[in-house]
Amino acid sequence: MTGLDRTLIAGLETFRGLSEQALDRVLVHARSARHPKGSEIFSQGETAENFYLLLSGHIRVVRTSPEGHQVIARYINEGELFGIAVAMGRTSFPASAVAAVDCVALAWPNREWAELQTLFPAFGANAYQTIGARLQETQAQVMEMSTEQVEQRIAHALLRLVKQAGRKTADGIEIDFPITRQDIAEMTGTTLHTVSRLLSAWEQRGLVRSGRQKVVVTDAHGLMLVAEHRRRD
Amino acid sequence: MTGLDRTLIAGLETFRGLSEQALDRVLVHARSARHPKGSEIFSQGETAENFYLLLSGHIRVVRTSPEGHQVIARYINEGELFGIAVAMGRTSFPASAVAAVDCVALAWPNREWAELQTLFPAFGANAYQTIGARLQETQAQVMEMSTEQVEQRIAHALLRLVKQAGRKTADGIEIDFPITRQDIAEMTGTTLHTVSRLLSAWEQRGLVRSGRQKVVVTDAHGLMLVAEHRRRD
DNA sequence: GCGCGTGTTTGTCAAAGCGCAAACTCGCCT
DNA sequence: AGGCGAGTTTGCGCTTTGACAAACACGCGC
Repeated sequence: MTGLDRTLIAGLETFRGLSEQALDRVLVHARSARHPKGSEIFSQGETAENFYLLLSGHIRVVRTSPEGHQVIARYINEGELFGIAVAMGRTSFPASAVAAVDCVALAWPNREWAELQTLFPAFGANAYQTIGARLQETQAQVMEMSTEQVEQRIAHALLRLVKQAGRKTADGIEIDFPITRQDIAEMTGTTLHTVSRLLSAWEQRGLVRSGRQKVVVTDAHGLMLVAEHRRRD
Repeated sequence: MTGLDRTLIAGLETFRGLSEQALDRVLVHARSARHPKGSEIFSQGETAENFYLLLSGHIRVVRTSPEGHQVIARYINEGELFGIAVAMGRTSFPASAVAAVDCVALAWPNREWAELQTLFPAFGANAYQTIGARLQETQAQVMEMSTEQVEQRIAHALLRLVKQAGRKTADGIEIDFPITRQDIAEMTGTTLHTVSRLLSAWEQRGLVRSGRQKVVVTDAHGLMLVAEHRRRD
């Protein structure tokens, strides 16, 4: 017995509609592990043996091009599945997963995927919904990169981060994990220099406050106007 | 009886592993329709009532931004599923589908999705594999847009088109449907002007021959070098 | 408390590629 | 046959943003 308790995963979107017994069954082959900040949970190109669920923390999913350019494909939040190469019929991971902060994640051997899907159709449906949603998001990102200027893209990226991982503070909403200018650049397809310049400009205008690995959005509405490329009404 | 014959779909990747009886069952609720060149099979934002399979022709999947910018998300080839909003748990189409040439497509009512998936697990698996593959492609596109220059992006796009829909001709490989500079621009996030200039330059260098709504790649290897941003060895 | 490294700011410069504009050229329709 | 319109080519100026460089600052670890 691993000691994993069903309350770990009860209430998660992914397992919605599953009975207590079902949750127990789900956990039978799950293994929990701690991943210190900065460590790789899995690595691009590596053979996929497991799929994962993030219990706590934040994870960066990073793709590296043959020439060494890095792109941050997404951030994984608590409660989300990740590394589900198996669901896409892949045998290797198309990206790496790096812990943005200390994380705890569950891992299941890939063979459990088919198993759980058969036993609990609701689980399969939820999981594929997740993939569908990610396809949508990614296509939206392509759209954004095609049609928007760097300033709008960065504004949109910040707003998305704030929505996904925002934490209210005294003077605004702070992104809940350490994030560098370089990270933001890799999310938006630009350079850390440009990000730095824009954040500085926004700080002047009172839209954000930012520091070392930290961004606080102080005027979300104002930033929204920037994202839509309009001046404040 | 609709007269749809199982040979229409036998041999397609999507239905691999299905028996003849299964194929017959699949077709029971399918309706075949012809879509003249330029017509919309479905429209962005519209409630999704059906999902589709392209029997013949080529389809452009187009997303339009609120500001009216268009982006071509992908081209659908013969034998591929499209408009599978239902598989992603969506109730409306996130993009429009336009016939690039005269097309014939099968349509199933959405309720058949769950049905077929239950009856024929192999069908479900193939379908979700398709979505997974598209997510991969789309993420690769984001990567490309983040790290490559316009010239490389266009070269890559052409090579992809040639691979998906190339037809050998006397002097090279021709893209098998009418495609404008504007279309290529909308695939790569640039302008028709830039595309035109580059195609002209490439024509000088003997890499392509192009004309009105037509592109022939005459030196795929040379174009590959352009795509990788290297001069010919 | 100090030093060092990582992350950030800021400046200058260059150029990719976009916007605008105008001319041109096929094909097709009448 | 001729005209029309969609699609294409090309020129030019200019903005955005990347590249390079250098200085700076914060915070951690010793």
